[in-house]
Amino acid sequence: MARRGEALREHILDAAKLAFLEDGFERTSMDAIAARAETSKRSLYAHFPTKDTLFLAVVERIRALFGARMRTPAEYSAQPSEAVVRYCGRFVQLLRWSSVARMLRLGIAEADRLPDLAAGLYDVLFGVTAGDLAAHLVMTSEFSAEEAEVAANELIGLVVHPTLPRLLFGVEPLSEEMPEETRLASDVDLDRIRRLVGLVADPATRAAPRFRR
Amino acid sequence: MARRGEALREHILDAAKLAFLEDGFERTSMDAIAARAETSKRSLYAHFPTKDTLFLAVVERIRALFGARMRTPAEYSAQPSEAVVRYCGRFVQLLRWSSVARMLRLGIAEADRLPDLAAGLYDVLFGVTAGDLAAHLVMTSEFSAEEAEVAANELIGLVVHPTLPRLLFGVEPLSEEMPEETRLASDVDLDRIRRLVGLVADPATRAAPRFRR
DNA sequence: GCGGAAGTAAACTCGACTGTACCGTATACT
DNA sequence: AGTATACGGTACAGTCGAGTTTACTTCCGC
Repeated sequence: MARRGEALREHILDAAKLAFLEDGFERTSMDAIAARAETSKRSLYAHFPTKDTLFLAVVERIRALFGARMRTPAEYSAQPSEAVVRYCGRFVQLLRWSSVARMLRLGIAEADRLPDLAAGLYDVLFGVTAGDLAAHLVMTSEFSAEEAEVAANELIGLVVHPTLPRLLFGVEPLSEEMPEETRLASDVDLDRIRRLVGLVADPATRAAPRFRR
Repeated sequence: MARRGEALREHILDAAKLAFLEDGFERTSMDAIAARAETSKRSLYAHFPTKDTLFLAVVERIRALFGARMRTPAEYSAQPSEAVVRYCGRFVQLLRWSSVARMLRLGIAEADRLPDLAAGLYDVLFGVTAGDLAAHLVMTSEFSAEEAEVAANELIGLVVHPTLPRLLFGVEPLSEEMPEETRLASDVDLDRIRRLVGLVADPATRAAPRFRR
């Protein structure tokens, strides 16, 4: 017997994550998960009372991982505008990561049956990201809270399109490698994002960004 | 016996559409579709050899309906810039329509298993829309083909966010009513879209849109 | 080194699903 | 009217999956 207790539980979660992300909820059987985890179905049900429970635990795990990998804008650069740029770049990088993109597909697929799960995914991705971005804008620019909220959402919309739909519909390939803690990928087009930041930075005058520094 | 031949086939497609959109592909049984269509499973298989075939036919039907409802920018106004605004407004209105939003969920859910279906959905929604918009910009403004392509995608990104994710994740309620042929809904915020058009209309100078008329 | 907790392995229940077969019947065409 | 065809209803074959049960084995604290 290789694993016991918490170690086994984590191992099951790892195997279930791979299985669910690969085949979806309905098409993944508990037998398949047990085989993948090299354990018995009995142990699955010892740790997770139902298939739904296990699924929720898997999604919660990826969700937490996304949150941990995302950080806040200020952690990406001491210069406020560049922090915004890199924060957005990080965001699209994480969206491309197959674990995240496939989790989004799963959440969308089960949005009717598990509304809380889907709403939670939306929140940690777009709600928290837009909120953190808006808070950073309020702190470092002359935007009011309302302007910052609008600008943050407009910027995110600009940055993720058309990448997000392309990822969801499988038109654009997913990135299999797991991003490092705070490393930005080389394939993120920061110059494009700098231009987009310029677009939304000041909707009133459409001048250059009015960052304080 | 109420229906025969083509009439029955259409009736089956209607029932299957409701069933699939409501419960998803996996959770909808052929028995349920037969009951909903008030016909027999025998007739289902007489018209559609497999469940997949029926599903593809249903999605193709909604896809065609979307294309027919979307039209081209020039049909929305004689004034070029206002045509862009109303075209974008129409786009988000159709996205909110439950038949379309739920079809998107289905396509995303089956993106791995039926890549051609998902890619087809992406194309008719975002590919064709961006293409038509870019073509209209080229015809009516001073944008080059490349600038128009970029501007069209940026505008679509601005317009659909955060509505599209909210619809997909069930955070925002779907609209049950079927949009008229070319009527714009009253709940589409055209003033917001006018502002967004201003944002992307001229990335070089960020001046007001340089439409010819 | 012993006893209970935790794990493995396999068969098993029960229900649901796809797709097929059969038969009686209604419809369309001539 | 008569016949081929299409439809409805039901039963069935074959498969598969969630969750349970039983019998056996290994780990770990004491």
